[in-house]
Amino acid sequence: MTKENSSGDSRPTQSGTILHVDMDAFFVSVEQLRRPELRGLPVAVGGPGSRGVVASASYEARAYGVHSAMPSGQARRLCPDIVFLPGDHELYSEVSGRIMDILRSFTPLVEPLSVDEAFLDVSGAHRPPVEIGHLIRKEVLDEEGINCAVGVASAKFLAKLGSKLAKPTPTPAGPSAGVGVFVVPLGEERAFLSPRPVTDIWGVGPVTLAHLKRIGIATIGELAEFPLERLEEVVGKAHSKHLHNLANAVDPRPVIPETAAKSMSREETFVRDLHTHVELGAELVALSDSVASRLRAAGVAGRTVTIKIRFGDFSTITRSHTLASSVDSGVVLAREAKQLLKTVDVAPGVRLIGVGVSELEDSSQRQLSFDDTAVPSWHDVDMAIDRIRGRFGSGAIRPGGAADTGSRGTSSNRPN
DNA sequence: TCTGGGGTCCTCAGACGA
DNA sequence: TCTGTCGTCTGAGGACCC
Repeated sequence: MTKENSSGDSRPTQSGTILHVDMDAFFVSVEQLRRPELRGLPVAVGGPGSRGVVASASYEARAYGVHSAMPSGQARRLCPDIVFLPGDHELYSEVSGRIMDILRSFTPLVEPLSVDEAFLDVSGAHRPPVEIGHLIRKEVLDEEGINCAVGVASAKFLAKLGSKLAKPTPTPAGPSAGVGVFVVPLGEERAFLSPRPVTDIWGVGPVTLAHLKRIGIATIGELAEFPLERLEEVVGKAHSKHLHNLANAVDPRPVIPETAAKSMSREETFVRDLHTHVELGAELVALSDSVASRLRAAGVAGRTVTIKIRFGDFSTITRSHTLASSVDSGVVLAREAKQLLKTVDVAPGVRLIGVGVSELEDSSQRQLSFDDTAVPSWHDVDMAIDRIRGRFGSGAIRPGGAADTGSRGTSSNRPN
């Protein structure tokens, strides 16, 4: 097993050609760049309200046990001095876009996985993959002031694990520097994986972990040796095959640059539970308008409309309907969403509502529906709304009947 | 204490047509 | 004409990821 440190002084090793690049505490790092006085402090980006969670935590905060997805209240109890920031996702997207451009200067084969991480296939590059890893770290730091970790391996899953191992470790005295670039050498993949916990496998969450524990599997090595037929009985056919392959270091998935989105959605958690169709309908209008606006900006329209409802006891249901033709209009989307809402008893109290659209297609290919035949059509109206928002900002015009109940505002992803 | 938001993929059940 | 089977589509829900 070979680790490379950031000074690049390790012995040369034969490595794979997949790189996984992962930004360190990305949202917090971006915030610390524009507010340098926050450097070295326990900082979290997320919803500070009673129903908020942490989206990103600085290494100083992590030393107290704070981590992403943790309820904000719990984070405050663990670390009373923590500085909570609401988050500015427009800015994070901008920075992310520039970082992705840096990555594309090394290879066109860049597959963004989220705003703060990406896979690269550098099989066609002239430089060795490890050297590219170091150059990427230097360039992202020099150009954007953000630290990142790089994993180098023969497969995606291994490269991702590598970048995780290259990251800094939080300690009470501040983050202890990681190796920066971690290499899983060719031919040593199985030996590398074998002693590691099954939770290191992509796709093993709390439920699958409990299933595996029950049959006595704790390490990846034990999973790799376990008969596939028996594994199928425990976690299902497709999932077991996937896990078994990964445990045996079999991961032929290629790096695919820029895959098209398959669905788009928006959801909202309320400060207090809502109990009436009227209030929830108004929320659906606002969410539908937002989703439709994003659909049009992306030049797509979708056929299947889904609403998601989470009740006060956290139980969650979805209701969906597939239309004859695809939609990208906020008005039409809201109408369908409200129809679906009618089928649900909301009296017990709803803490979250969401609207999503799937079965997306290029909107230039979409068939005209009954709504398009009116003069002016909803499509004409939507295009006019987009033009007004483009000139005067997203708040310049809002759909009639949209919610302004003061019930919302816990979202950690909501830019302020 | 109490659990966000935006996604993807999989499974299962029921309906329906060949 | 009736029945059974198979494949496909749709809807609902679960698990997982960042």
